[in-house]
Amino acid sequence: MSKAVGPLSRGEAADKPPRRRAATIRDVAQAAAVSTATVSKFVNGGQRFSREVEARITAAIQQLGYRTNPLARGMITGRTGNLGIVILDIRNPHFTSLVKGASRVAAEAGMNLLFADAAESREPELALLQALFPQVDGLIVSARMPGAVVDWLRESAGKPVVFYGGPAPQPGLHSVGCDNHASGLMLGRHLRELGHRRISYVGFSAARWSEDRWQGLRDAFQGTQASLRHFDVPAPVAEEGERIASSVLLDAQTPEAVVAYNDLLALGLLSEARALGFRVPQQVSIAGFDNIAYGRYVTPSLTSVDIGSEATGEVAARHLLALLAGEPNLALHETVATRLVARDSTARPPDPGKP
Amino acid sequence: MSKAVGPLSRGEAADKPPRRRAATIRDVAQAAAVSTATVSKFVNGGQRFSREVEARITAAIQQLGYRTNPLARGMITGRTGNLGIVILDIRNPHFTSLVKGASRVAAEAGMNLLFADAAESREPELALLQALFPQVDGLIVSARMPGAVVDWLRESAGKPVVFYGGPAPQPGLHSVGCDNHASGLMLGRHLRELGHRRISYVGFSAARWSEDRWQGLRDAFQGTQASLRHFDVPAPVAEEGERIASSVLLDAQTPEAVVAYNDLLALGLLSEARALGFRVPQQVSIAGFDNIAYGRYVTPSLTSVDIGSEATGEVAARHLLALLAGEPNLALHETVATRLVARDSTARPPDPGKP
DNA sequence: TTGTATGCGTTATCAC
DNA sequence: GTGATAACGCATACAA
Repeated sequence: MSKAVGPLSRGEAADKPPRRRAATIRDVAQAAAVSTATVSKFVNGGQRFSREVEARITAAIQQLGYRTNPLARGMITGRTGNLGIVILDIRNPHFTSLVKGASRVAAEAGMNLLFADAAESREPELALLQALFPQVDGLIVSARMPGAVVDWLRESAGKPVVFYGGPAPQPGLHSVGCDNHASGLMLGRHLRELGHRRISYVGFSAARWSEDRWQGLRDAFQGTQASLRHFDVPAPVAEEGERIASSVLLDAQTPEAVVAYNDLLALGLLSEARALGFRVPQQVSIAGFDNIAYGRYVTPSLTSVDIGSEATGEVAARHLLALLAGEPNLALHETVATRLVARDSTARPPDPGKP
Repeated sequence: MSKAVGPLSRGEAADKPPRRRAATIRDVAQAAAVSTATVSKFVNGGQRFSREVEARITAAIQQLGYRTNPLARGMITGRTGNLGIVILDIRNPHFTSLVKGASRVAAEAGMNLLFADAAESREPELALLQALFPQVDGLIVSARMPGAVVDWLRESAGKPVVFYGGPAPQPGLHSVGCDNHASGLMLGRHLRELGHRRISYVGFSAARWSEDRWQGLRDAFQGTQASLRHFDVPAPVAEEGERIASSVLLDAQTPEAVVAYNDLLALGLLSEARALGFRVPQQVSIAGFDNIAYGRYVTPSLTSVDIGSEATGEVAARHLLALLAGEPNLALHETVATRLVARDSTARPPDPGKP
């Protein structure tokens, strides 16, 4: 009836701030001449109403610009409408894609994404998580989290968690990731078919599945005379690739091919290899994992295994939503497809050797 | 006293789920034999207590593992403890850095970051924002948002908003960004000093400040015989750079230097230029803006203007925090420093021309 | 189909 | 210093 939008209490006549406070369910109820319970049921759907009531409520909501307050709703339902995701390093395009995938699924489901970057942090991971926790309905976190964090997570029960990257850090937990052994095998076979015999792997042992990739790589050369060597870096970033390049390339065993735990390392290795005067791929082949977008734009373009970063984020989010919905038969682990992307940084070795 | 951690009500004896619900402020109050009001004041600091009460409360909180429920608090205080950030394309390293900067500041301030990627979306931007809105205390959004979104934002008053990227879309709004004209000027002078005369700019007119960079570029060549041409792409991504490369390079006026609105475009241009047989930088120089990390790893390495992406995120978040704190004398616009990063993709043109 | 009453966990106001 | 108590905005038994 009245044109005024806000409630009439609270000194409506005051002339200072004409700023109306947001309309509440009570305002709608009053305007529509029904009870708040009715409005609530209407808003949350799942029930039928008389045409008249429906029309009045719709009009009132429309007119008042009413939007339910998620905090108040959350207090009752225990749901926040948010999904949490904690990333190890947003600078890494692999994680960026992961976030993108999760973000899309969350948005489609009408949920928000609470984001945390564990970057650089030593211990604060737990603090980060604890801050996120009460504000989300479920979490997507790296399977590479410290044990203490995982313990806390499973004890602060009630909220589902999906781990990404590799198998869950402890049995009985949900996870999404690719088959890392198979990925390593895939890349190893590619190199083997090219005729490589001396392979060096630059791993990142802080990620458990670096070992799986390494094993896959070795298995690809089983029964051959190939010699494989293992290096390790403290962080899976381009700078470390650059730093370790000389050790790898000027090693006692000059490698015909260098495989890196991920593309960032590979990018650094590639760059430094060329700076050191190595011709890639003529003298040495270089490859990585993740298939980040920039692999296409370096010279030579980077051979990589696409481990479905964005799909991982999508599947993880979907899995989490299913968990939230109480889906009954949910596999503990979902595997994302991988695919070899052979580009120019891998080729036949200089001296093919004899079969 | 008792070892049991949870509250005793609610069928503690039931044997199904030993899962205790989270301790509330009432549990703490009871355990410490004080009122909830006292606990609340204690938790929120700012008042003195008797040694004994303090000890009892501390012990109770510790023992019960009490953490205040941000939703319940939010209902009263109107604050959520979250900052919202909406990004145009998380795939772009520029935005990634921005998020990183904002994320760090938010974490330091004990706040969470609610993240939304407007990627690809046509209109849903408004919907995204509306979903985020009630869950945050303030927002960091692109100055490139559609007018309707900006209007909505300023009408749904009460929550501070900081725009990033360039000047605020409407007067009176807060913003953080670099001086785009100066950045263009900086890069232009670099090219001028190298002796370039024929420049092509690949702009992205959907971003208002693409024009500023272009103007800066032109101003750098004021009073010279240089000829500048302007192209435009529908999206600031590498693929568009590749797509438009032939038009730019095989134009009636063969450019000595190509400047792109951002590094992604530059990367695409660089890659395609070489594919077309152009030698960079011998035949044509290429440069961009943003100084994304991958510029270092392409060949030749990319000259760019560092526009302080991460700093922008930091400053924006800090500015928002200040707004939230009701800081009195806050400038409407904060400028982030820029810096030319000259690398190998720019060099003297093939035929220097005479002064 | 609709309404009544209660409580979610917290902070703020005002007493004591 | 400390305590009662009334909100905050909403959803949900249960009653009608």
